[in-house]
Amino acid sequence: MSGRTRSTATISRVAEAAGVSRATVSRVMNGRSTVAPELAARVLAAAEALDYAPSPVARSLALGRTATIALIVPDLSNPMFQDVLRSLSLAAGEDGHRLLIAESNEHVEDEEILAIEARRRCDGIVLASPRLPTEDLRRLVPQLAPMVLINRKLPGSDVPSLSVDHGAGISDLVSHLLSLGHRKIVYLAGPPVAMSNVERLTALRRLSDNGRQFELIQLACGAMFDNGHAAAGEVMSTGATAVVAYNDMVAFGALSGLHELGVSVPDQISVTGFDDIPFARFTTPPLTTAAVPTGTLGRQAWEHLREQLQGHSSTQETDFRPRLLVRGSTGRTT
Amino acid sequence: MSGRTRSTATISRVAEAAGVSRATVSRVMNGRSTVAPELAARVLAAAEALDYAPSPVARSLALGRTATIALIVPDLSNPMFQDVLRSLSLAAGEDGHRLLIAESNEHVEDEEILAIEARRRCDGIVLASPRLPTEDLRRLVPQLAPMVLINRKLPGSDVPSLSVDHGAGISDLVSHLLSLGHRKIVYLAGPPVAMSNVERLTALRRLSDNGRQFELIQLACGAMFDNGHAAAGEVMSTGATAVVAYNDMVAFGALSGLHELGVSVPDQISVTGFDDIPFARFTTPPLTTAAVPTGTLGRQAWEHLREQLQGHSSTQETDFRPRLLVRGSTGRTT
DNA sequence: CGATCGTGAGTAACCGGTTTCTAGCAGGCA
DNA sequence: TGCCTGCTAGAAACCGGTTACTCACGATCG
Repeated sequence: MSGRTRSTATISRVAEAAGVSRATVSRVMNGRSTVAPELAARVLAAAEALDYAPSPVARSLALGRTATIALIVPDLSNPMFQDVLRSLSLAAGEDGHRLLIAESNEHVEDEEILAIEARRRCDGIVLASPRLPTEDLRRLVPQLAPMVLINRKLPGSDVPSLSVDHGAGISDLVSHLLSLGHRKIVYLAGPPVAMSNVERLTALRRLSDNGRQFELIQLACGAMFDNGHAAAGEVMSTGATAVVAYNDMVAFGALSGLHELGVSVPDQISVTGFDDIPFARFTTPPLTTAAVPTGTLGRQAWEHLREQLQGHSSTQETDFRPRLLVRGSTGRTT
Repeated sequence: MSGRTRSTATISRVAEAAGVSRATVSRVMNGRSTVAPELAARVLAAAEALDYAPSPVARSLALGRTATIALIVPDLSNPMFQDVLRSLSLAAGEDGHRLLIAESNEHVEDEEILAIEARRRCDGIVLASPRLPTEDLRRLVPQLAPMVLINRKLPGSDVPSLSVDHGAGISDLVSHLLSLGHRKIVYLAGPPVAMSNVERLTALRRLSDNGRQFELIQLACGAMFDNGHAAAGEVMSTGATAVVAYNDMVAFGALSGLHELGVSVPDQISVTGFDDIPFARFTTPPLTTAAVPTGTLGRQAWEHLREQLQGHSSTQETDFRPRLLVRGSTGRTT
């Protein structure tokens, strides 16, 4: 079928049809300076007739650039990475670049190969929350550059890094709770290995120790809905008046578990999350949380990458302060 | 910096280092049959020393294939497409293929260019819920093939198509509601232009007209949380005992709106969704819904694409029956 | 009017691989 | 010993573009 135009036209065929050299066709297709209008018209007519479009692969080889970038994420089911993906794709797309995506599935040992492999097919790479040990990451920089890191710093390197200031987010949440009169707060901890958990916990401890304005109780929990759900009973037995959950999912679980226990939120206990995933607005009651600016992360990642692609070395460590979103899940203590 | 190994090794450099021809290096790198063990070892040693890996771009040009496929989606923020993306990426990745992703942002006129552009950089394409008019789509088949359609049929073409059987899903939901004694059901309709809305509505009408077992009331609504939320009052004024929402988001909104009105679900009214997006399990009460097998869609899309890439033409129209998930949002009518 | 300059277009090298074709060499057989 | 066969490895063409270099031509200037 479609035997005619099939096996797409090449630049040689167009050159032949227009009676010019391949060089001239190339010049015309790229809007290059100097081609006589009459010739250019003939070339364009021939290209049109043959339904010709230059092969991106061949151009990539000749030009040494692919107009493509790659994003490596640990887990595509995480709403945070989905948002980054979306905004990165949008920003890069506006500048005519495609997005290649690879997921490591939280498999640390695949991350390196995946990144190298992906990087070789494109012009730059964004690593979102890489789990790779610092020394490995540092060793990879020459192979992967130009690159941008999200939620990971690499001190001493010249790799731009965009991170969330977890400490500031926690601080805002705690201030909010303190202003509502809470003096005994439970932290539902995330996975101990997660960097973000460590930072959130550290910030909480510092706030509790320094100000001595509230008592901090830490409960091992997890990162998922079910973990938060299961923790509801234990939370109540502490006698705390507020819960700071590791993230929104855990907070959802807690809300659900508390609801089943007949505990009213925020009347009897207040609950906060972290991340502001899309559904945080939609729980009952809507969740007070610290909004991680995922859209900004993706957009800025592209900005930094573009800088590097244009030769301007762009080194910078940026910390984004989450935005406190007060919703219905927090209230004044009785 | 890194001035030594910079500007990655080429096959020529390796050939030179090993004292052989480029052809021989190529044969060794591809594990080709006939190279004397002694030579092969020398080549491998040289490759190792120079940290050489063949350029994917150059290979793509020479071989005429890129080991990459593309996915075009209308909206990356839709959980359904996120799941398809995830499973497609996983399945293709297992067979050594990368995934290029492009989002049309529900902009129909961009869809065609986006698809053609993406297709030229890779070996095949998956179109998820394309909004393109049928004639346009049909015209594009030769340019885009090999391709696979998700949630869209193209009768008369030889393009494999994977769709959700909305009618069957609705039928299961209605049967469930009927078995609980409901006889007056409100449908919160989605966007009139959405194919899935048309199919769901058609199925509802057919069921209502044929069996005469229940009364169907249709309310214009939308596809988002807020639409469902806003419709709660109107729903109650109909006196219906059950709500079939266009999708899970609308159902969430309805749950939330009903909660605010002090209406108890499922005691006073039952609510069902459609899709089983990840958070459907986590609402209060958890949502009874029809689960669209997004994972299967992505995986099968790759299977069909792979078939075509291997030359076996794989034409087929498959309808996936959603799975009824009975949760807490539906109950016996009083 | 001749030398110079600027301009437009073609030639050929290059990007980094793969693969067909061919030549050389060793071994087997008559 | 001579010829045919089979295998290995190199030469060269090819994938489809881009671009440095070159050359011919007409215009400008002295």
